[in-house]
Amino acid sequence: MSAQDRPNPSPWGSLKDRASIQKRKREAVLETAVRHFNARGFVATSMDDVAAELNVTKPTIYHYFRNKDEVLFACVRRGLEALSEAAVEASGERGPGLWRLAQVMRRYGMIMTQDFGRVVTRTGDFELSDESRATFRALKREIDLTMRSLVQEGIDDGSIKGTDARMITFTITGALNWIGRWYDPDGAIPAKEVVDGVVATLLAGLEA
Amino acid sequence: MSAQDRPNPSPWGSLKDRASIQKRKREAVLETAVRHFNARGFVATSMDDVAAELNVTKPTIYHYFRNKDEVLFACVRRGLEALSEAAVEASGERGPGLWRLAQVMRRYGMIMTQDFGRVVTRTGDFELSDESRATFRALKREIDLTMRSLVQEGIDDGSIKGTDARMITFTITGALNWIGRWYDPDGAIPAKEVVDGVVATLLAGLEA
DNA sequence: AGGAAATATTACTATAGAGTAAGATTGTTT
DNA sequence: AAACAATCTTACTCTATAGTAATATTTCCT
Repeated sequence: MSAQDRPNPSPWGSLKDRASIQKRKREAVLETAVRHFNARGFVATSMDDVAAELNVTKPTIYHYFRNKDEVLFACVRRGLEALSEAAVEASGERGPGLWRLAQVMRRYGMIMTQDFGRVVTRTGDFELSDESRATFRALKREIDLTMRSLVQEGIDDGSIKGTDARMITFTITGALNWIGRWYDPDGAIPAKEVVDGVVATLLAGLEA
Repeated sequence: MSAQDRPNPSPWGSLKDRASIQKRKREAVLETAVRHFNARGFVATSMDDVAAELNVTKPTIYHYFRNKDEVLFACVRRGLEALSEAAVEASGERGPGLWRLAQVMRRYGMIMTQDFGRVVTRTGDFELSDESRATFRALKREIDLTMRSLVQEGIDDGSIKGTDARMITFTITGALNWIGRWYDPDGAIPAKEVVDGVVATLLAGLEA
């Protein structure tokens, strides 16, 4: 337990503590909610369910979130941000396109085996409100375009074979996204094994 | 217009006609429903919506279907049956494993660009009732196993490179299933182009 | 201690939409 | 024509649950 985790007896720190406690509670809601969404689906999960597991009542959750859509969107956004980070970081590195793409694929795939990654592909955009859906799609598109330009760079520098960067990207993201649909975190196969297997299969077709 | 399509004035045929009219109406419900499910999602589609488009009232639909779940499941089953047919047929043909697998992939992909194929991947299993979901999963698993053994045969006869038939199959079905999520039938790219692109990318990594 | 701010609860409203009961309408058979 | 079966409508019930109003409790600060 670090100093940050202990309640601060000094009045100076108290304000900050309260804020961090609030953050942790929001966090706890998201972590509980995302597991329910993944296990039973968004519609079948009631706010009462989530509240009950947190040992509070429903209005408490509404103290931290405007509505159910905001909870789902916060979950989805977190997943998308992780994916985006993976894509953007590896894009900025040095090395042949294929190598950088492989980095992204592995990180992307691993995220898809985790709660906030899974929720991105397990709940369709339909469950979101109109505005959330618009933002969701914009974020997804951004990730897709980052990956597509990475593929294009690989084609240009000769490390990736093929011509149609768009179709190659759809194939890759499709196979990776689908992991979130079928992978069972409580199952027998370790996440790394799954991701390595899928990535290896995809890479086999990309090596020039 | 063939003789079968014309209303039969003979009393002998009338019973059969009535049955076929009933079938056509059931059909019409499914075709309308599946489009709504794909466009707005299962939950956001009300039975009133579907009925309205067919120029009837809700109870009329309940004359043909027990409940909403039965409508969705009928749609999904139709998609799964098409996929299963594609997989089983090509498995029975002659030729190297890779060649037969390529046949399946192309047919599978095309189905994914059509209404009843899309609904399979666009609506999760969560929307289904417990029993329907069980059947749904069983059917899906069957298709998956058919494809996996096809991959295995290809590995065995040396036409497919790689070792882990299970991961290879998940990669393939993942990329193909995802077509149902992003492909827009009203968009600019023709279905065939999409499918050929994805299949070509996948095949590139499979050729021994 | 006493007041203010934040956090939580109890008890409720409001609504959408699945599904149904009862009966009207249409068509078919004899 | 009369009985019958199938089809469809009007008018409803019923339930689940998102979201809220009012109020109580806890925590913090001076």
